[in-house]
Amino acid sequence: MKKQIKKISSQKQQYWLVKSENTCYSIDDLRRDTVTSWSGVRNYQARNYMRDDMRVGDLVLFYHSNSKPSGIYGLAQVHTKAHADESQFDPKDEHYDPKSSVLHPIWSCVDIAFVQKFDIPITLRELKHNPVFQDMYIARKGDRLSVQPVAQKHFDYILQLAQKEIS
DNA sequence: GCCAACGTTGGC
DNA sequence: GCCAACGTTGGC
Repeated sequence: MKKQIKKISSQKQQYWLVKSENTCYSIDDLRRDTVTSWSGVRNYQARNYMRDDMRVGDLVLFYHSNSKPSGIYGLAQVHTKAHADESQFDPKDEHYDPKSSVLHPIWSCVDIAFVQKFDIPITLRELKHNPVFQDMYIARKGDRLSVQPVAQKHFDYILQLAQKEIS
């Protein structure tokens, strides 16, 4: 069942893409959990996007990397503004950061909510093949950023493709 | 499993 | 501040 997308009328809609290895955390995991903290990101640029630019209500493409096939598997939505990533404080966590402290946290994350899983993923191969996506980060060589902004034209086109594949 | 591309670290 | 060494990401 498709969930209601929150409407925040006073602000301009923004779009993002987040990556996850499906063996680590997949769109199905998000559907099961409904909401999750996007913790464990240890890249400053990705952190800055979450901490400084993401707003509640922004829409998020959910990308599976290192997957068969790699591609966009569904849609999520920013559910909270950024807060401290709890995993940085836990010595037993694989994302523990000894340089960080509760008083001076280094890493931030937002919570994201499940919206929809696409019936058929939009593969990286497809994105690279279509000239519409030529200047989209994810379709470019050497892109390693796990949280990245998405232009409205790309977002709209991707949703169109997803709808087409559903019908 | 390979390796290109990239980010981070630390010596100087 | 430079840059070599190293670690990680992620396509293939």
